[in-house]
Amino acid sequence: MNIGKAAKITGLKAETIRYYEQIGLLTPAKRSDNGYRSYTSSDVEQLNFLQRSRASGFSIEECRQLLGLLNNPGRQSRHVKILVLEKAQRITRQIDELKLLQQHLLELASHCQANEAPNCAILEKLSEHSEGGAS
Amino acid sequence: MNIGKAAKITGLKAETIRYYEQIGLLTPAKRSDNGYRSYTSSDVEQLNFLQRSRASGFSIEECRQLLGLLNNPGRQSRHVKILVLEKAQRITRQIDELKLLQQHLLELASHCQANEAPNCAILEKLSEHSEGGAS
DNA sequence: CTTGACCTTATAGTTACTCAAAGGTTTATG
DNA sequence: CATAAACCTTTGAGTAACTATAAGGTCAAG
Repeated sequence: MNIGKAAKITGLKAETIRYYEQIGLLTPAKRSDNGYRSYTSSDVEQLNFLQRSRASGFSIEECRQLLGLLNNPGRQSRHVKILVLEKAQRITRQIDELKLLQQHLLELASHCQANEAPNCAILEKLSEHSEGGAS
Repeated sequence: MNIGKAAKITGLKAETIRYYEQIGLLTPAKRSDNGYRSYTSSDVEQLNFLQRSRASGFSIEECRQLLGLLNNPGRQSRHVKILVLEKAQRITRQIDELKLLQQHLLELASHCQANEAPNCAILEKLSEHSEGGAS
């Protein structure tokens, strides 16, 4: 099948598939006589795997590793689990950072009177001179 | 003062300051006779404001709006608060998405036996044929 | 035989910087 | 005074992961 159909089946865009090929995430698809990329059902499986992995939050480089494991019959499942749990930890950290930011923003907002006057505690906080008391 | 000192004071990198000028986030600094950028203490205040705004999670475009309000004596504080609360909402959404992802990853991982064998529930889930049962 | 839907490549744009190259200036040191 | 270190300048490329555009070739239908 051509790239358009493979795209429709996997939920990826044709451009994205070409991009994955370009960066070496996928082995280049075989070409038909007219030069069109031609995809087998096993190619489509790899594309599906990538679509799901990306949707699961893995970066391209992480997907490269996952794909490496998928295509390595000698893999050990514990290696896969490690990748996933490490990813989960990074996401936990990201969530924690966002929560801090969130608190900070609500803190800022809480002091603003939100009226028609120009004076605003938010702008003041963001402008604040950071003069550490010297001597 | 030169850019290096302004950078040190504000915690921004000199390159970042030049970048902000380049994209029009800052009005171009005045130049000394030798062509070096020269910063006044009021310039430094703007830089500080930007540093704090960025550290508070605002994007460059959001900073542009905040700076616009800061420099507009006719502003209304409620406009500022709206910006901040909308940002907080976007962050809430981001956190929720990450939590979902997190659950999904832990779900995936929970079925993997994590041993020396190659079969892995994670890879299976990510490869899964999405065959809707047709008649 | 032409229209429309495909496909191809190459290039630029997105976000927010960061780094490196190649060169001019200023300050410190001997 | 010479020169080396530490500044400053601009320009362009690199990062992540696409997305969109242009300019063009191919194919199926009417």
